[in-house]
Amino acid sequence: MNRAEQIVSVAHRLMLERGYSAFSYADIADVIGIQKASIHYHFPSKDNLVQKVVQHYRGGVRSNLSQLDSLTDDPRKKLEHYLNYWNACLQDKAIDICLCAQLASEIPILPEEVRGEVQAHFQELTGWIANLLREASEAKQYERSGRSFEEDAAMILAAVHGGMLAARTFNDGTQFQAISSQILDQLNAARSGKEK
Amino acid sequence: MNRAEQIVSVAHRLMLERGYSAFSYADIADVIGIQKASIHYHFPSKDNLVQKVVQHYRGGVRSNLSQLDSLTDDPRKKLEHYLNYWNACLQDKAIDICLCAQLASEIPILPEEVRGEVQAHFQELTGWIANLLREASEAKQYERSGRSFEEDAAMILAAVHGGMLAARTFNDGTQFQAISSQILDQLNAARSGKEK
DNA sequence: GTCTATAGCCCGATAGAC
DNA sequence: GTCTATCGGGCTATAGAC
Repeated sequence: MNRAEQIVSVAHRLMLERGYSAFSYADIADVIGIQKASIHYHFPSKDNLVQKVVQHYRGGVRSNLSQLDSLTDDPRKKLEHYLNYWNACLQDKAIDICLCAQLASEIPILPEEVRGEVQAHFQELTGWIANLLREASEAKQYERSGRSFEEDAAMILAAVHGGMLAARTFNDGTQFQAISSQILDQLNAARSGKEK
Repeated sequence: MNRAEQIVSVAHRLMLERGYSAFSYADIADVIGIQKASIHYHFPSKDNLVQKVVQHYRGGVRSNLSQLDSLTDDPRKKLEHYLNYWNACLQDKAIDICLCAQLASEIPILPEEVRGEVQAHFQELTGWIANLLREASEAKQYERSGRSFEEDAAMILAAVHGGMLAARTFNDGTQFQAISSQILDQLNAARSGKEK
């Protein structure tokens, strides 16, 4: 991992803990053991750094989701893996939530490029879940509500984000676990065992 | 409204917009048209001020909820009123969310007294919703899941908080509306029209 | 109660040596 | 690439006049 990647990684962690406005170049420098000015060499401005951090995060999520799509055809299993990923993150110290959920609470003061990334992430994730619900509906694993798949997906994503906040508020990952199991229960198990 | 109340009110608004760490005494002073030092006379420290703001907010919520409890016996109507309150807040500029939901994202850096207030608020609200579900269950307006009322209530609260975040992220109150109507649909209408 | 003035600290960012 | 040094500014908070 080169210096730039290291900075992005530390910045990500600090942003989760303190938010966009309350983490500083000095914080990063202290963790890595370099000077503030060295960070400016790699990332000229804070806005620039934060944008890169979010883009890096989104890239990771995207690759995880597509890996997950290729892992199984069972929509319920996909959702389960997705939720279990966050369950694992929130297990120990319940601080490792979705970076975009974290940044969303600072939306009004985010630099515009970052705001756009957060919005795009939410839309992308909602789309992935909506697609999953569509598959589940076709496989008779999910009974359609009177609403669009997108609206049902938005509800699930809201519960996930609210659950993350709750888990972190009480520093207790089981709060997210309770919510994720309720979400999962909305999908029935597949009838045949033909998933990989 | 005296000066102290005015300061609390402005601080509340600024905290919703910028969060705990990114709003300042100078911001408040500019809005009201006084000097920073004058605020320190009323609230010696920022921690003190923020605590008072959250306590004032919680008092308002508590009185609203008890007023709501006395308004009707229909649990579904209670939930509807609660959700409509926030729908109205998020209608225009979708910035006016729950203060504690906002502060929750900064939990790790909040002064300890404030963190306690946020936690207590979540518990109080979960309890109110759980009680509402219990009433609905007794009135056959709500089919019990395999879980406790508290767990179901936590799920609802998570969806509410996540919905607020989503609405603010896209500056679009209808995102919250879609979620609140899904929440409300979990309760059936009362059979007789005996609510006040 | 509100003011001016200021202490002491942290911030993002830049210049220039090495 | 990383350093030292520094600029200009914002922050919380306090002292003391009015």
